[in-house]
Amino acid sequence: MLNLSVSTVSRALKDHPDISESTKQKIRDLAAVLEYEPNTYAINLRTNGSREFGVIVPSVSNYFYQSFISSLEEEARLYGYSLLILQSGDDPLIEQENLKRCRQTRVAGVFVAITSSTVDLTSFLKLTEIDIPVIFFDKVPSYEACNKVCVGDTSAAVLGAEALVQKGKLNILAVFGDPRMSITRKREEAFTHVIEKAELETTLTKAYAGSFLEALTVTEELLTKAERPDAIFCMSDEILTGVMKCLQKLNLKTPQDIGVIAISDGFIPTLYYPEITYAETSGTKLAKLSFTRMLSCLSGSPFVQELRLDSILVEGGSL
Amino acid sequence: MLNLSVSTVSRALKDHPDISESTKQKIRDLAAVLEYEPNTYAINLRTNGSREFGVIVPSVSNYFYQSFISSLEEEARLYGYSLLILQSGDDPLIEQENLKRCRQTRVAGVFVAITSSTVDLTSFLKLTEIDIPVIFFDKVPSYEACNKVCVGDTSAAVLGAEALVQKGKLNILAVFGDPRMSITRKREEAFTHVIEKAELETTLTKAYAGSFLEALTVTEELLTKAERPDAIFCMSDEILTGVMKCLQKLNLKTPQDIGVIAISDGFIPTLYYPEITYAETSGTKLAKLSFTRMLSCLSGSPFVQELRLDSILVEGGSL
DNA sequence: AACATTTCCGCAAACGATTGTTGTGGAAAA
DNA sequence: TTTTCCACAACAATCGTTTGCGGAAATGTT
Repeated sequence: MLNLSVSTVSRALKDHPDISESTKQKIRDLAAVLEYEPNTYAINLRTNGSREFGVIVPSVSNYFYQSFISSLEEEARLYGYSLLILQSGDDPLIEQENLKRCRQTRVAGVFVAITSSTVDLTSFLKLTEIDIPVIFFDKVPSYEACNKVCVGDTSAAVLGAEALVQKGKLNILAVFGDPRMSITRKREEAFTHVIEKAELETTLTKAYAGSFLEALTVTEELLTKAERPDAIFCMSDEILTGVMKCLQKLNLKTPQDIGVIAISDGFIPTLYYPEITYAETSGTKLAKLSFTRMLSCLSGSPFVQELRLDSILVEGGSL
Repeated sequence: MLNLSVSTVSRALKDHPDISESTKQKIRDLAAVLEYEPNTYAINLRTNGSREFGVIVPSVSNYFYQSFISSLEEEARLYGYSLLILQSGDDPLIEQENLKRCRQTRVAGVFVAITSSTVDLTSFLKLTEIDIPVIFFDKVPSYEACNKVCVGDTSAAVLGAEALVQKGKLNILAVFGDPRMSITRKREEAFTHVIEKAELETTLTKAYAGSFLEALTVTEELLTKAERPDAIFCMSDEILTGVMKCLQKLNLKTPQDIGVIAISDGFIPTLYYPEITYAETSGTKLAKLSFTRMLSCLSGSPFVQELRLDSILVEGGSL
């Protein structure tokens, strides 16, 4: 319409010095009128990159990933990125498919919380090789040479244990998650260590629950026995909800009848009265940290590192 | 490497009859060895379309959208689509930005739950014009000519009210959400209508709460007065959590001291003992319905329609 | 007036995949 | 021997944008 070549238009729209101001203005005006919008497909093809990140989680309807994704999206938006959400359903096969999808889609980078049974990391590493940074978060593999960002499992468990010791709780029930997960082992180890180091006459009962329901039943079983514990430690939000339902069922009040402390993102604890005391593992903070790490990977930082987020104790009234 | 042209390779990989079987096999083999993967950017450019849907919600960390997104992702995956998640933060300006992003990214379609203050629909309609279907879900505009999929607000509220009437509750406290939202008005209207139509000597107290916290305080205020209600109706999960926390605080038991019924997606009610009776508004079902609608839009169905999901009553033990 | 230097813009070649058209052998039919 | 036909594969254009290079006109310099 202006009798100008495509290249001139392209340059004008990018404010290239080669184009005269008058031409630029004409082009800009017409572009506005025509509501011109550059074709992202073509740009992607030419630049061989997109403004999208892949996010692979076991499930988005999870206490923790929800807040992680929410924060990550906000952060990404500020930098002009979007999030491609993929769920693995905690199935390594689907996880592989999703990873493939990320490769095909050629996302700018991938954030992933692996499934509890992921063992083969080769396809993750393959992504890194073709310059797609992979940031593992929360559920991270034990393999060394990869970027990991996770909450301080040790730190949180230690905080929880110390709070219990300090309150003088001597008969403690600790409910952990699936014992096959490394996160469970780490938290259990740290927790146990602190309790033992205190050198008190503490009775520590450990239980494991793979689900909300299991947490409920296993807790009920242990609480109806003689010698009721005077405090319960819950490794996660999922466990906490199970335990709390059990307490309601048995009509036990916190903190009078029994103390409760958890490791949590912070939402679930506020649902109860009094609010549950918890060691915070913030999805929000983790998201910000992960994003920062991703940006530095994209800008070429070759350093592979493991970042840990220290947790803090948030006092409710349940202990 | 095989001394073959690009076009031959392309055809071979698509099993085109023009290519001899021997050549095809050689190409397939080499492709496998080289781990060839077609460039999605180029395909998108050529076909002028992508296998991604945009999803715009006020926030992913919401009781309802969480399960919606989770189901939608599963459904999308089966059809080879992915989800681009965008949050509006309940801000119409950011919603516009996100919409623009969808246009630029040229997604195959958009699912959107509008903010409570969205009034201008022109940019949504503009998407439809350029053949990007827009499916409004849950929070839908009142404008007629668009595709809407939502839970039956009326249906759910009616179910709740009927259950209360049937249980012989005569002093009812109904807690609703922000009165400015159309969803609140619809539910309130339907609920009130059923109660009044029953022609009993029912005392109906209505309260409004814009947040979890407000629900807690307003309920507490009303419950500590003389003539305590014998049942509480909660319009949403958010209200329910506030009300339940209040009941814990006042040490009131359900159903002995007071009955509780809610409209909910179904997750929150299971956290309590006994589980809360609720009229279901399933995010999962809504997602499946929305996706089906999207598919038919993509296959060219020009029909614009409003779909409503009837809800069912799920009996807990709280009434 | 002759030459040097800007200024401004177009040409063409990428990016990778697809597809209508064309070309080239060889075998079968005339 | 010549013609016809088929099987197979290459050519070239296309999607929309970017960018190195070159060229023409305008301006500046002796």
